Amino acid sequence: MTKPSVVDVARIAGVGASTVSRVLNNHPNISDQTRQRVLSAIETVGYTPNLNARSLRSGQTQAVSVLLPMTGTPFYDTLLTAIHGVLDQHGYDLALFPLLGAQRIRRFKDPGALLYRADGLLISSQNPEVLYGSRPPFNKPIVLVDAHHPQYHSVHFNNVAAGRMAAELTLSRHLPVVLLDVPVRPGDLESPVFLERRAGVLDVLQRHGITPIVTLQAPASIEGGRDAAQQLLDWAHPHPVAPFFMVALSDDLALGVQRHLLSAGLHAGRDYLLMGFDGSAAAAEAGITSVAQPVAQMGRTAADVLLGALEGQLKTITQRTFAPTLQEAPSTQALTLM
Amino acid sequence: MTKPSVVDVARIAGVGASTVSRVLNNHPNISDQTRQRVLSAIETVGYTPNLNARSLRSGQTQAVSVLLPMTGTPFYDTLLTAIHGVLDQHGYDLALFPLLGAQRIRRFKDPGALLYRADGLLISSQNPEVLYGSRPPFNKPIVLVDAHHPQYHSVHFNNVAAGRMAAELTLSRHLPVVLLDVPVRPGDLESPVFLERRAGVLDVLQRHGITPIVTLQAPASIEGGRDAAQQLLDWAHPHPVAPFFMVALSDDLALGVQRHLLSAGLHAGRDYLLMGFDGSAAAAEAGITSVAQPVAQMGRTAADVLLGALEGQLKTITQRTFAPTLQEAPSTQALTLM
DNA sequence: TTGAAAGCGATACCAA
DNA sequence: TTGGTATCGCTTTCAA
Repeated sequence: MTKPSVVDVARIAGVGASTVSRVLNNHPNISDQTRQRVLSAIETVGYTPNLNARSLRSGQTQAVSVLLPMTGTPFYDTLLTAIHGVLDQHGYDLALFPLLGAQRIRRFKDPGALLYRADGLLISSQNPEVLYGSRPPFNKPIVLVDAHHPQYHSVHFNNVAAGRMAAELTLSRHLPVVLLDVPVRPGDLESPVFLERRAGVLDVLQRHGITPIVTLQAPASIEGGRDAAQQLLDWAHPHPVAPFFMVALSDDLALGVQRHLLSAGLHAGRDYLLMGFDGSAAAAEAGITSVAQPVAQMGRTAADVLLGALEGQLKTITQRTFAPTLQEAPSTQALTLM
Repeated sequence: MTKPSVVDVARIAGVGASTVSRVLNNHPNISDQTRQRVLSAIETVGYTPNLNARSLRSGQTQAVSVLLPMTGTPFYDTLLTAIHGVLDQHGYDLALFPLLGAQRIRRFKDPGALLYRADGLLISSQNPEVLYGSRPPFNKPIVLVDAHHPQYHSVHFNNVAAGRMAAELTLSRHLPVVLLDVPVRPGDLESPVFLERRAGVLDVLQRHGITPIVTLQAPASIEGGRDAAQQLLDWAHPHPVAPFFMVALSDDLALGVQRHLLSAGLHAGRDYLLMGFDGSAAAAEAGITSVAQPVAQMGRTAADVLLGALEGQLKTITQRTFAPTLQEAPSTQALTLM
């Protein structure tokens, strides 16, 4: 009992194989009667198309591959949901290929890899040069998302502008500045998001001749923020540490700082000012000002750009940049008169 | 300029197409001379095989799909790395299909979905009945990992035994018991890991006639643990809260509890005892006893079971259970004489 | 050891 | 509106 094919369906329905194919692909100029006969024949034999045969003949897979790191789940959840939503509407399916450890890049150099059995490729949060060197083993459309490179279609945030935006708000408050930075992990393949945010912040500060009174470093997590807050308390001891304006390079860091300092009796917006990056819901709930990035919108746009490239438009490299917006909250509003 | 095929390579090398195929597939009985000619012809035209044609002809894709939730990154990172390591050695490539929101299950009901263009399927941390109802639209080997079901090959932890193990250690210390549980999220598709751990814990406690003096609930994260610790302090106020033995259903929870209570002046292993689940490196570093689960080993075993099924062995359903081990640390050792 | 030819299952063209 | 047939690129007999 072998899997039924179009020929089987055609025989049952009493039509030709090409007619079955037409019904399958919603071609016009099929009489309602034959369509019904074909559909019920499909039903009775339990036919499902062979994707390999279809792809071989048509040259298309109706699939898009996404290459991405395995970190940052909430971010990728939002991003992928947005991307999938758009592509799904256009009949494309999505397969994910995570980078499992920096060592396994070999796998991506092989043009025969499963990853490349697709009509298009989305590369998320990665520099393709690091992965491929000069050029990738894939001559169909590629779009970078949450990363940018002059030779690829790129859809990304303007992280430098985000850093500048944070620094400008900071300066307007005329307080000593504390920078909470994220350490660079060696061999890191990830997007230079923190590097760019930092560059934006420092650019504006330097232009105004301001230097942070202290720069802390901690991994970009809530716990990291707590550690940094403790570092700050230790550093300040025995001097009073407030008031100051802390710029944390991520919302998680800012959240951790806020919670830790709160337990030390310091209130954000009263004793010190604080802001983060990402525009997360958690930051908003906690009353922390944040430089927001439209993740879902970026995902949708990346999908749109890829679709454009798949349809053969887009002769020239597309670069889409999303500007940050300020999500203001009490954490930066109260000390303005000091 | 169309993509070169075996015929192009054959023409350049001055051989037949079938000879090229034999070289490609490392068939024996090829003279070294022709092999070299073919290989250099492949090189000069830049040939890469068409996977669709190959799969169509052979009926195999050399691919395995993994269906998984998008949460729990460190866990899946370890698990997938282990799975990929084994399958890669056997010539299989891996594609991931995350559940993007509980709503999009529709996508998985379609037998024509990209997900099913594979020789085998790994379903991680999911109950297939929830996804598919009675049976999945895929008649090739399926293996469940970090989940179990009597009708599927399953490779999973014995979470109930883990819970029992924790409860037994707890009882041996003769202290009031505090249970830190994880709330059930409605509509949750994830594996019943917490449910099973809780069942194991409560089973042993009940059998000994012990009831927790208080049961707390918090999301399974470090921050959740901190919140729970504060709940506990509030609940105990103004009574002294220590000594007690807290069983937290995850290491992250235990870590959060430890850190929060520490800042309240309470030391694990001195003022109270504490343990978690998962055997994480972070728990070990923090000196917290944990019921450990061999994640990488489970991944390798799941891959092995799938390979067995792919090779046609395995006529009967395979169930592999991994027993927990106790990763003891100071957090449960000091108060034994009380 | 090698080549010719059949065939995997679909789609697309050309006739009718 | 439909059917016949060539074709996609590869692997696998079957002969030589």
